[in-house]
Amino acid sequence: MLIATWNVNSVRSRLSQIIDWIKQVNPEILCLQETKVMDASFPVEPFQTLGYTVEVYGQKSYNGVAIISKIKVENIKKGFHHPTKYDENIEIFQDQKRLISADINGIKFINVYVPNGSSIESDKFKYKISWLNSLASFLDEQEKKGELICLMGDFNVAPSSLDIHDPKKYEGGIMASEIERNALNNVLKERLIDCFRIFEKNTGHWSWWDYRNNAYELNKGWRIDHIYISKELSSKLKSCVIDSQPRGNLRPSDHAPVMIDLNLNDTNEDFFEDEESFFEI
DNA sequence: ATGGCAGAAGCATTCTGA
Repeated sequence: MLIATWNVNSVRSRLSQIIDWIKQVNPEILCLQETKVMDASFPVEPFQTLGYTVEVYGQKSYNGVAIISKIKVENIKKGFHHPTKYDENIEIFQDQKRLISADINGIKFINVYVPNGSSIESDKFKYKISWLNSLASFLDEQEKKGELICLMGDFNVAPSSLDIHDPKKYEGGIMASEIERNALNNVLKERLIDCFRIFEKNTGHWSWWDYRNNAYELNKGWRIDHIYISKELSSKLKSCVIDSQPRGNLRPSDHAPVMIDLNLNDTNEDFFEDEESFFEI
């Protein structure tokens, strides 16, 4: 089962590129961020023609997320839902469409577009941290219910200095601060693993390149788009790759798709013989 | 320290992104 995430920076501007990529890669599930379109105007037909169902949660001009799936989708939820815990932050998050979740093949897929945060001193940064704290509460609820999780999207956080092309220049700043990393780690806790780092321990792998300053041509990027899965699913994880090719398109998104292959038929439980050492990374 | 590039809204220019 191929599962992909892609910040497309406008689904309408990028439609032909997305459809071309789907035909080439044929993912079962594709999660989009920054669709930048109201639900009624989302171009669903090209996806339906290829056998997908489309679940959208969008708004005018900004943000917007979607789950596009070939497999039956159930229990669609839009925005934060905390059934047992009242979180005062939920109300301030309702106008920005940044989270959609759905149950597919017995796994809860959570597609997120984490706020950028602008700069560390700004109100937008406070909003980003509050949003991540609310996401942590959301994950706590899912864990209590015993859900298997696949959490993915644009996190706007580089988890470590390995995930930045020039850590000396950017460490401690926006997307690379201790505060953001702590907030992200509080979402993940010990329950979710970064699929990409199962297979690749080195730096030099990016999912986003700034449109400015020829960043893609110079390969000056960041790894800020991630797929996290429950530890219990780790034995079924076969690969995780960033497909940088679409970033080289004419009029590209500034993000590249990230993809995992999850084999739900694999019952091998011995993938992590040495779990302790993995979490020390 | 600042700007640079791109998309949406809407028609000149601003807001937002990261």
